[in-house]
Amino acid sequence: MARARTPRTAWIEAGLHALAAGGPDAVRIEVLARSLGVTKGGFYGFFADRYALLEEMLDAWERDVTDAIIESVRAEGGDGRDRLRNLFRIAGSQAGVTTAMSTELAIREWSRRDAAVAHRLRRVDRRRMDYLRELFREFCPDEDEVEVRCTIVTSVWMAAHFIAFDHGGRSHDEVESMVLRRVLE
Amino acid sequence: MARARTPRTAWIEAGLHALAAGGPDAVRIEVLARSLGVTKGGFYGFFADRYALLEEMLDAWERDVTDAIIESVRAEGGDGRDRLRNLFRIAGSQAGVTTAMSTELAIREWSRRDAAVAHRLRRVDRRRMDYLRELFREFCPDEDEVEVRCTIVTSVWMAAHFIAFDHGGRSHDEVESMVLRRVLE
DNA sequence: CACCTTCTGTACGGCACCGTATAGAAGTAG
DNA sequence: CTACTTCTATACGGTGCCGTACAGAAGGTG
Repeated sequence: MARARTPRTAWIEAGLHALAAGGPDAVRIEVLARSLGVTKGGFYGFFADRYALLEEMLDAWERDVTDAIIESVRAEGGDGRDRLRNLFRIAGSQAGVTTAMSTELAIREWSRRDAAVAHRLRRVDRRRMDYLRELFREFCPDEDEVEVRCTIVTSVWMAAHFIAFDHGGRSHDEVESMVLRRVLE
Repeated sequence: MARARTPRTAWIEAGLHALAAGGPDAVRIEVLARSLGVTKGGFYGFFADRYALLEEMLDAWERDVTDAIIESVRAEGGDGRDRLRNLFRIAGSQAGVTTAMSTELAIREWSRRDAAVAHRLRRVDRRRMDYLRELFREFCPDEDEVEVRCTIVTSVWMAAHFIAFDHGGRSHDEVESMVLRRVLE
């Protein structure tokens, strides 16, 4: 039984990479093959067609982003405020030039044009907001206040990747931590 | 002198429409031609190639979004808080299913992959933030506070179009107005 | 009306990618 | 080593779009 030289997962990984770099339209099988140093020969042994690959890419991504972060925050322990700080730190570190973030932004944009993708994304967002609410509730008794704070931190975090903020003298990190300080009061 | 049956502006408009619906990769000349009920015959009389069209689409968009809103807010008058409220109302009304918003989101995503587009967008963002700061300063003396509020409202407004917020019992509009009420204090 | 300009339809060659078919390389098991 | 499975390279026909070329329709102008 000859092991796959270019296994299923390699195609998915390459696909997510291409997605992050150029959106769903950039996920071309012959291009992925070239980037993997092979031809598309083996591809159709794993996947029925291009759409099957896209589907599995999304499966893989969804698994990764819903469980990974929440688990690693849970692992570090601490009370609500501590875990929120850890969450922002972890989410913030991803925020750099990471492929993870690029992938997510590409998927968000994609979801505006594809109902199935939108559906997955809604699931991911709900999962994250639920977790965030759980943490804010630990020290914030008013439900409206919890909702406002969840919305603010989620929005500011997200928007940082879509808006080229120019805060004059300040860095965006500075402004962001002023915002966070306020919602952790 | 026969007037253009499908003038320059029609191609640009169709292009922006396609961009909003499917991203820059969806701006295909033959497809635009079909949607305009003509063939691409006339296109190359106006534009050197596909990239020339993309460039002019961005020119048109940039002019529209930087001046239009600011001008219409200025026209309604009022003090800082009034004009902010008007601004949010106008920006909010665009936020529906309008093509304007879709176009903007598509351009934002595009800018992540194209330096020239990113440059334009930075200009637009700076322009908007500057105007926002100007309004907040009218009733908010602390510069840090101005910056935090600008960042929050810009982020919450932007993020609403990328995140499928599910606030449990509340609508997103409700939560958004709670946020706004807070920053207008 | 005839003229001239401006735009449009059509046809062409070229390119990139899709999905299929198939023969053969490469690894594994006996 | 042989047989077997699994993957890969190659070749093919098909599709959609690009940009060019050119003849001719459409509509003002004199």
